[in-house]
Amino acid sequence: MVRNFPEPEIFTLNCPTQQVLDIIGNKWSVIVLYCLAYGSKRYTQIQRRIEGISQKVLTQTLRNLERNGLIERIANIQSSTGIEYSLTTLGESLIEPLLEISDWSRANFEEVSTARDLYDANN
Amino acid sequence: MVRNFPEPEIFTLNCPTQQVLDIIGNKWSVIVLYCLAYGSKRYTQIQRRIEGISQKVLTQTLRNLERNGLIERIANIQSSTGIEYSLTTLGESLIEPLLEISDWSRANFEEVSTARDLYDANN
DNA sequence: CCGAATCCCCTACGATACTG
DNA sequence: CAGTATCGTAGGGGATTCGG
Repeated sequence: MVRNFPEPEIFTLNCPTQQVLDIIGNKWSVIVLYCLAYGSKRYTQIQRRIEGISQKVLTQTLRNLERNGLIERIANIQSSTGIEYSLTTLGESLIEPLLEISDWSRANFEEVSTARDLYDANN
Repeated sequence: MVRNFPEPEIFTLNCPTQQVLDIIGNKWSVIVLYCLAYGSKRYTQIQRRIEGISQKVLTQTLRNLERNGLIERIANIQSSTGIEYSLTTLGESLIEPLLEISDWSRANFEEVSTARDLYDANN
């Protein structure tokens, strides 16, 4: 029991929390958001930065984040090749909560890892 | 640009953050953790509480959370039907960060929703 | 440089039925 | 009560190829 929950609606289908989890609850969305939190970037910069992401999935992920208002796709007018992705104000406001998850992950990864090893050894 | 990142390792494959995201980045894990944050519960209590989850997926989700040390499965000795699930200390420490996501979701859901509607209308 | 278009695989998820 | 077993589908994800 951690604190009082103001929202029992959290267990109802398609409540705000579940919808947001659907947006960021895939393999790459959070990583892409982190990546853009350093500042706006071009497509290939993102791809080079994130190890292991394929072109198709990067495009899908960017579109989905753009669709939900978390990032912006800005075509630079002077240069023909100038397409930049950046966080919106909305997306930026989500970074802080997400960093809490990342902080927790680095702090508690050892414990998770040993729990997993122990479980796998016994089952 | 939100704050300085102490961890560029976040973009490397299977770093702590990505591994944790793999654990909780599915449809029901976070909801189940929320559910147990209210206190320990039996299997059917959880199932009744969470709208739309199937037996199979609930079992899978519980096993996975148990495997990674976030919840505990306790078989009560006196009663044959007494199996309780509860957060471990580790799992409890993850609730607070997760609640930040939930808070954000409720606070910013309107904006996400309208962004999505606007995008869908234009594409 | 920034993708779009295919093809294909695998797994998550769901529905249903059955069990100690 | 607390699951297992089985089947079927949708879509997430990857490799490759092509286009503006």
